[in-house]
Formats: sequence, structure tokens, C-alpha cells
Amino acid sequence: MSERTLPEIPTVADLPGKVRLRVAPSPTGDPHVGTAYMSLFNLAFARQQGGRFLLRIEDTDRARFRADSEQQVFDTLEWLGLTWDEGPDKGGPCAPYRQSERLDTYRPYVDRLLAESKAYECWCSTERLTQMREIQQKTKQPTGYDRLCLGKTREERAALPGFSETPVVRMLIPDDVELEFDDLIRGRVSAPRPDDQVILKADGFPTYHLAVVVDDHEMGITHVVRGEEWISSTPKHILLYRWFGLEPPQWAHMPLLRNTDKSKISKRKNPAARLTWFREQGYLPEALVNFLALLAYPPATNEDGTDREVFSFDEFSAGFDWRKVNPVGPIFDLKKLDWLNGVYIRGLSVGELASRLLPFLVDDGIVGDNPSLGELARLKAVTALVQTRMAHLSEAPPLVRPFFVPDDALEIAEDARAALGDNAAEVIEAAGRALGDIDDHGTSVLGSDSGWTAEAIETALRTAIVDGLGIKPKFAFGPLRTAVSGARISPPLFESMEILGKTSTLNRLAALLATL
RNA sequence: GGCCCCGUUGUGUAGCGGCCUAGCACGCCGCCCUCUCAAGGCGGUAGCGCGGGUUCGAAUCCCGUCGGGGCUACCA
Repeated sequence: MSERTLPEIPTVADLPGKVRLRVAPSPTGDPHVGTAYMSLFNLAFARQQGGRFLLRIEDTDRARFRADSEQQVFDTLEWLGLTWDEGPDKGGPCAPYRQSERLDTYRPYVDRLLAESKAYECWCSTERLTQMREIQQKTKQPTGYDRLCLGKTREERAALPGFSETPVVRMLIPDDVELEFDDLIRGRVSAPRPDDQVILKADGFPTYHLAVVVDDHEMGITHVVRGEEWISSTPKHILLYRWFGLEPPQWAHMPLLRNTDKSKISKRKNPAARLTWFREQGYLPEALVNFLALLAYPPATNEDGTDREVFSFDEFSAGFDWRKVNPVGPIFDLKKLDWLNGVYIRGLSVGELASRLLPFLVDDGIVGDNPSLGELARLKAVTALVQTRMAHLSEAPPLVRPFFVPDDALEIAEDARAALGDNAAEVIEAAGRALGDIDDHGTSVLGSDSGWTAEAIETALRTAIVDGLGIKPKFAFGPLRTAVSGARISPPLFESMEILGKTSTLNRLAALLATL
């Protein structure tokens, strides 16, 4: 290739947004919690600066590609409210946003490097490379490509062993490659000297290193925010920017989320590394986002000196500063998330909570797909009782179930039955009599002025059992709780009875009594 | 092995030479409230990896050491 035909490196036209950031997940399986973590910090800064946030799918690895993964990435990030301005599904001025659809854009960059002898073809077989590495490690030499193919024509190389028909293209790393760069989080950082990294694979796909530089440039990315694991390859990326005559973006290498054993968080060791897991477990997306914003990042301080640990994305974004990011990789410990989730659950209106509970109840067959108005009203009443009793939405079914099963289908748990004292029958009989005297006929349409209220129930029961029989409250109400809910632990008893209604309540008391 | 990043209670963090007998939150423990369980209120437990310096003074600065992590792929 002659000088005259050197491929042109496209210059970036005016793109929207003062700053442009991106998250670039690979569709290789269940979306990773790290993707959400990176998205959160990218987005916080983009929004604060009035910039743009893009989603780019890095599907250059055909071997690990999973077809349904991309949609899951969209769904989970959408669920978390970490939404993007440009992406494969939304389009944008830099479309396409899938690397597999951008193969043509990488070619001129590779050709140019080849033409300028900054890159070279390599025909070494995978076997030869593996063997080479093994020897290097065994002899305690630094690993890296030995440049066997450098300066050789295809014919010359073919005469040597370990030859492969389809060549790759490698960068020719110069001796004076820059090894230091400025990082928004860490300040001046130095990185290892790279070896002759492959930039174009035998299948014609670029590797991450080439694709990320080309795409970040063509998409006008101003700040590259990614995991710490990329620090060591940053010199390669900077070199590519230099070779193409481009100004590198600003870098921010975030700490890595860790498993309990401090290793990089992995789906293998930690179920919570899977983003879909959180939805299954009944975590609220706003709680997860809040939690993620607390990892490796300090909360704001309240007037009284305590930390402001509960906050919205907008608040986080408004005060965001790269310099506050802690470079230490935080252990992904769910305890605080569980607490936060409870805080958010309690902060929801009863109606909102009830509708978020619905999918979990439907899944467990407690209510049908199309609940009736009556069922929904009952659910709302029950929700008010269980709201302070859950850390996860998934804990609702066992608490709610007793309110939706027919009286004769209520199961009495073993431990609850075992806990019944000798006077259980006596207590239940007294309760039945006392409750039977309460008039539950309201005069209004909804029966809202009925005498069957938690307050009236409590008064009747206390009078009959606590005062009448001289039994302490704790023991007086245990058997009744078991009769009504089938369990030792339940939502408040009197309110539960009110919701169930007089008939159901008496039925359940009688049913348990009959088995004693 | 090589190179790089990092090191404050169990976890997340504050601290950026004296305000630190190291603060806050979660967790844990106890007490209160109470019909169970929660929620809520009050109190308690526990930490600067280690060793040298520098300095009147170090969690804060320097060096070393130890420890953890990452990268070292035609994976991202």
C-alpha cells in the first residue's frame, strides 16, 4: 500500500452533549452487577454535566456470545432506571451501537497501521503461542509475543513450524511507549509495558483494544469510565490514539466489586453478581441503585453530623465528584442493602407496595392473574400490616397467604401447634364466645361502620381472656394467632381478624379447637 | 514468575500533621416499647496490617516489609 492511499481516520462531527460517556457490556450471559455499577457512575457524571450516556454492545467475542443476553442488559438497566440516550435499541447519531455491526469501520484503521508498519501480520498458531507462553513462564521470563512473524512475508513464515493459514494483526509496541497516564480517581498512574497485542483476530473481528479505541473516538466519548482491571491495558489504548493522531479521552478506573474472599466479584462465586438475581429476591431497584452509590463512595453528611445514606439518583448525581471515589475495591456485602431495601419498602405508599407485591403473590399462586376488586382491597389492607415486616418483597407470600386461603384449607404449622399450651382450648373457647357477641353488620354499603374492628376485637378479647381468665396477654393471644394464621409469627392479630371478618375468624377458631 | 493497583472496627465509609481518648451507617449484643415478628427509641461491642524513619506532634508524610487484588488471551 502506497502513501497516497493511506486510509483516512474519520474526524468526529459535532455530537450532542458537553461530555459523552458510555457503558459497554458484552452480551456473554446474565447481566453483571458490575455493569450496573459502572453505568451508575457514568450516568451520574453525564447527567451532572448535562452530557450524554450511551450504551454500546461489545459483541466481538463470538465464542462467548449469548443471543438473549443483550435484551437482558436492556431490561435490567431499564429496571434500575439507569437509562441511556443512545444505544442499539434507541439509535443515535453514531449508530450502529453494536460492534458486530461495525466491522467495516475498523478495517481502515487496521490498514493504516499496517501501511505505516505500526502493526504486522502474525501467522503463529494457537498451539505455538500456548507453548511459547508455557516456556516463558517455566523459565520465569516475562510473557509476551516473541515477534517471530515480524518482518516476514507469508512465504517466509510458512516455512517455519507453528504456521496458521489465517493471520491476525498485531500492534508493534515501540520501545518508548507511554506507560503513565492521568486518572480522574487515582491521579498519575503507571501501567505495565504491553506486548504485541492482537488487534484484529483471525475471524476478522477486532479485539476489544482496537474496537474500544475506534468506537470511543467515533462516538465522541470524552470520559472512559471502566473497571480497574483495564489499567494494565490503557497504555495500548493510548498508543492507538497517538498512532491515529487522536486526543485520548479522560480516564477513570473504578475499583472492582469483590466477593467475600476479596476476589473480583464473579457469578460463579456470588449469586448477587447476577443482576436478575436482585429482582428475583425482591429487591427494589431504587434500593439497589442507592446501595451501589454507597460502594467506594462516601455519603453526604447531614446537619447533625450523621451520614445521609438514603438518597436518590438525582441527589447522588448532583454532588458527584470523581475525586471522592475510593480506589479500594469494596466487598459486595448485602447487609446494608437489606436494610436499605426495608427503608425503601417502608417509604412506599401502601397502594404502591401492594402493586409491587402482586407479581410475587401471583407467582406463588396466592392470587390469580386477574385479581378481583375485593381481593385487591384485601391485599391493600394486608399490605399495610406487613409493610414493616419485610426486608424483601419475596418475604410477602408466607405472610399474605393466610388471608387468601379458604378457612378449611389453612394449614397449621408444626411448630405453631407444638407451642400451644395446656389452656389453648380454654382460651379459644372464650375467644369464640367474646367475638361472637360483636355485631359485624354495618349499615353502609361497604360495611365500614361495622362493629367488627380491631379495636373492638382487642377490647372483647382482653376483657374475656386477660381479665376474665387471668391469662397474661402473651399467652392469651398465642393460640388465637395460630388458629387465625396457622403460624407462630404473623401480622398483628386483631387487625388480621378484622380483615378476615367475623365469619372466617370464628371458623378458624373452631377448626383449631376441633383438633385439640 | 513479571508488571501494576490497593491496605481505617465484621461490612461500607469519614479523616487529608495537632480539633482523634479515631466520627457516621449497616451488622451484632443488650434494654425499652409490645398480642408474635418486625418497625421505632436508647445504649453497647469492635479498627488505623507490621517495622523503621521525618516531626515538638502521624491514621494522616517518606522508606521498607507483609498482606490482598488485577493484568499477564485471536475474553471482555
